Amino acid sequence: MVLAHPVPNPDFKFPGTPYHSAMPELAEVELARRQWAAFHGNTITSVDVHPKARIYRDCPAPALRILKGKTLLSSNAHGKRMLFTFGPGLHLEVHLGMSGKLSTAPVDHDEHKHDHLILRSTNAALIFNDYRMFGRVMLHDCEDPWADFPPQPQDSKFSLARVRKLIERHPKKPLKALLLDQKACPGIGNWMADEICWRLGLHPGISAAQLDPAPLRKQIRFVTLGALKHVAEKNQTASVDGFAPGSYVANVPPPNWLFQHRWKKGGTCPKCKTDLARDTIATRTTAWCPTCQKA
DNA sequence: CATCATGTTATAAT
DNA sequence: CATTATAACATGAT
Repeated sequence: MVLAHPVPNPDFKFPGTPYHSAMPELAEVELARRQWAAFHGNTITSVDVHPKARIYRDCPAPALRILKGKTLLSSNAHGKRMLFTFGPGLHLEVHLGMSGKLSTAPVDHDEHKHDHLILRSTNAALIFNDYRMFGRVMLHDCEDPWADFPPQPQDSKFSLARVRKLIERHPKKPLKALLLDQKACPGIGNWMADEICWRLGLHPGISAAQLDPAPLRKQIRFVTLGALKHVAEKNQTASVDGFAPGSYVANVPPPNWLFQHRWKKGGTCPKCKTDLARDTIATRTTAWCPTCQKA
């Protein structure tokens, strides 16, 4: 296993909380993972927890003190989950919920409001902050707690056969609900689901039975891979104030994505400029173009 | 004051 | 069994 440099280079600047208002779907989760991953190879020297915080509902907070003295070896993401590995049978899983954020700061970082977990290590404080506390943390002591997880939508293993199977298994499910189903499409959330429907030219409420698997798979892959590229890629130009070259800085998809228009008051379709429609579909606020997306 | 928020889960209803 | 609807969770922005 190759570790990242455990000691930051002299130019390293802590990116603080490099988010705008991005709530976490798979790309924002990957960006969050990379904040802590910059400190692979660091050894935890203290574990500060707020035991009453709801993020510990799956795992009593004091249990996390087992991480003291352990080295953060590697990390992974699957869907909206992250896994930080401290040994073959010791992993910390983190889910950001609606408002969770991971960040890093100098080791002497003063606790901010809603910092529920701070892992202080050799060169940095690793911070989990979550004001709504829909997020969660838990410990795993098995070798691979994610062994049985399905393929992620951005993986090549998310095959046409799998997409066809999903459609067959959920024929009456609305398209939007199928995309939001974390067992079917782990990591896709509200904004990517709308983006995929828009690129398919289909109304989010149509039933899965009406879907053509090939274009569905194509757009799922385009949007998830594109989101990772636009949102989670390393910023090489350091054009953002206070950020060192090579740090991971939050970005957004380009203006020809629905993303940039769906929440704006008076937002219009980037293709045809029709006013976007909004309604609740599959329990979530959904934006679509009434001209480009057919029922 | 009321409404809404890019997530998940438990429960009940269909 | 599969699916849908609803409430609940907690805090902040508008």
